[in-house]
This record gives sequence, C-alpha cells and structure tokens, in this order.
Amino acid sequence: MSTRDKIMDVALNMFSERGYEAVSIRDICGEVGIKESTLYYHFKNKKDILDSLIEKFRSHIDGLLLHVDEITEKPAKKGKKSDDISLQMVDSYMIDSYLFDPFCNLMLRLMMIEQFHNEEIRALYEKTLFTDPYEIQMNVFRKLAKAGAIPEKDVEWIVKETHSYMTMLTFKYLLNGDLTEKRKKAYYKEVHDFMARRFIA
Amino acid sequence: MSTRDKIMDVALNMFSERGYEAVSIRDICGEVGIKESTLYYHFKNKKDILDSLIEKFRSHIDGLLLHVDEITEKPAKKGKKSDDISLQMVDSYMIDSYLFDPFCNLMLRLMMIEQFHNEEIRALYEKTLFTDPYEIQMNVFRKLAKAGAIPEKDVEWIVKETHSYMTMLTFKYLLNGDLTEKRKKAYYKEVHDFMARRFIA
DNA sequence: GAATCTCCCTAACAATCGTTAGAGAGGCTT
DNA sequence: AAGCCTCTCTAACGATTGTTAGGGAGATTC
Repeated sequence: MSTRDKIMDVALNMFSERGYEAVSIRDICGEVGIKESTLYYHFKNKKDILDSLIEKFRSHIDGLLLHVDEITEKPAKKGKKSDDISLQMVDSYMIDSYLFDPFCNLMLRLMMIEQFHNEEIRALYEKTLFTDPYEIQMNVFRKLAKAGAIPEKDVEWIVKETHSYMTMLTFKYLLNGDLTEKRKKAYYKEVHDFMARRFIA
Repeated sequence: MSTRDKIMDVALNMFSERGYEAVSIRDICGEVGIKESTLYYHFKNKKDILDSLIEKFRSHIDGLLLHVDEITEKPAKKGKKSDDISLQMVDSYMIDSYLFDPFCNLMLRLMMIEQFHNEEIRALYEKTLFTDPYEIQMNVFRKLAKAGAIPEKDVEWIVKETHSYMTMLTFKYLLNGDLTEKRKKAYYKEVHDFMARRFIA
C-alpha cells in the first residue's frame, strides 16, 4: 500500500471514531510512521484528506449503483419464486458490498459524525442512507409487481416497511459500536426473518 | 438562567454540532460572555460539562419513563377504538416530550457523535434510541392484545414494524440536519399515515 | 555525468488548547 | 466593623495545533 493510501486508511479509522477535528495531523503521522511534513507532500492540507476520502467514497458507490442497475434491469423470470430478485439484490449485493464493507461502514460513521457542520457531507449522508436505498428497493419491487409476483397497490407500503426495517437495523447493528462478526450476524438474521415472514411464509 | 445553566446550554449546542473535542473552552465562554476562569468556577474541567449534560439527560428521561409507565398501567377501556392508547402514547407523549424536545434532540445528536469513543455514551445511546422505545411499545401493544383489540400472535411483528418505522423516521428527520418545523411536520405526517393504515383503515 | 524528480527528513513558526494562581467587587452573617 | 462566601476578573503556564522552509538520499531522464 502506498504512503498516500496508508494515510487515508489511518485517517478514516481515526476520523470515524473521534471526529475530524479531534484527530491531529501528528496522530495520523504517528500511526502511519511518517513525519508531518511528509504528509504535506501527499495532501495539501488536513481538509484535503477528508475531501479525498469523500471523493473515494463517491466513486465507490457510483460503481455499486451501476452494478445494481444492471441486475435490476434483467427481466424477472416467470415461474420463479417471487423473492428471487429481491433477495438476491438486497441480501447478497447491497449488504455484502455496501453495509458490511469496512470502507463504506467507516465512511457512513464518519458522515454520521460530520453531517452537522458540513453541508456536502450531510447531503451525501442523506443520499446514501435514505434516498438511494429507497429508490433501489422501489425499482426492484415495481419490477416484481409487473411480473405479477405482488399486487401493484401493495408496492409502496412493502417498500416502506422493508426499507425502514433495514435502515433501523443498519443504525442498530452496523453504525453502532464496533462492526463485529456478531453484529453482522445479528443484522443478517433479522433481515432474513423479515424477508421470510414477508415472502416465503 | 444561571451562568451554570447558560454554560451547559451553549456547550450542548456546540457539542451536538461540532463534537466534544472540536469545541474549545474559549468557544463556549465567548458565546456565554464570560472569561475562561469563570467557567472553571462552575465546572472542575471540560469533561465535567459533558458529564453534567449526560446526568441531566439521564434524570430527564427517567422522569419521562415514569410517566409513560403511569399511562400504560391504566386499563384499556372496552368499546373504544383499538388505537386509542397507542396513538395517545406514541403520538402525543413520546414524540412531543422526547423526540421533538430541543434538549433531548440535541442530546441524541451529541450521543450519536460521541458514541464511538465513549462507552458510557454508547450504552445510553443504545438504551434511549433502541431498547427503551421497543420495550415501551411492547408494553402498549401487549396491553391492547389483552383487551382483545389485536390478536396476541401479531403483537411481536406489529411492534417490530412500528418501532422500526419510527426509528427510521427519527434518523431521517429528527437527527439529521436542523430540527425545523418542516422536518417535524414531515415526521408527524408519515407516522400518522402509518398508524392510519395499520389501525384505522 | 549533470540535472531533474520523487519522497522523506529536521526544525521551527504563530496560534490555540485546557487549566491555574491570585486579586477584587458585592452581599451575607457575626 | 470584621470576616466570610459567591462570583467574576486579569494574566499567564506549558502543551499541542496546522503548517512551512529547506535539505538530503535515491532513482530517472537527458
């Protein structure tokens, strides 16, 4: 890993735990194992580290959203169980590559902490935690409705319930305390129980 | 308002926006209109301000919980609509005195920010946002089930859905950006729509 | 072989941090 | 009147903050 990457990695870990302003340049450099002036070779100032992290996160989730669109666009196969697409989507992809991903997880924590005095971060936080997931699930369930798997009129409330349940669990298990295997399993189990009740039983 | 109260008020506003470590003693004193040494007459150090805020919040919600217990203990009147108690409880009391209360709201934001490097705050945060509300709603809906308003077997999932929906809305509207009238109304409308769909329609 | 570029260093800068010593003004009790 | 308590002030302390000037070692280019 390059020095620049190492700096961003250490900074993210510290920012997401203590907050941007509470972490000093010397804290970061000490952990990375470089002198302060070396950091200023790679970043023009402290704010630049934060901006670079946000930029990295932006392009990271842009990639994810593109892939989600690809999956969603595939026509729902008739005769298959109604939960096929949604479970594949929601369970496998979004959870693994987004909520359980260490980089995304720490970025969400960082944004949760910094949202209150940074307009840009607040907007990105709202988009990635509320707007985008809701829209993605809307697309999936509308697709299912068109394939006749669920009634058209139920779509809105099914999405609202699914989305709010997963959002609550995200705050409860994934953005709260350490991201341990135990917490991930607890999250996964509750999501599965919810899905099973909704679509399998 | 006493100087001590003024300090706590200003400190809470700043801590909840920028985080504990990012706010300096001089920031607080400047806003209050006193010199730094005066602050040290009222608090033994910076941490003492934070601890006092937590203590104040603790006794505040203890009072709330006591009142909630009182309301819940009243027997459900037969012949009344099934939503009576729950709506009265959930809508009026908890929302107004807890989620919409400026002091509680700022404390929740502060705890959201500080939970990651303070064990005590993390525990309090988990309790007041997840454990307590879930338990309160459980008590209310179990009461309703005993009165025959809803089937006993539905209680758990009704509570899970209600609780997760309100928790999601709390994060979306009340702990996110400024606590404006607009946001409070948006929160209230969505809760009401949910209740109406569940119990009235 | 000289020059340039990349990446790190030592050493310091003014500003700000949390905190404290000590004094003074006004009101209360003896 | 004397002494004490409450509350605020001025002024400073050592430590830490973000940042910069300038130099040096090693690889690459001309």
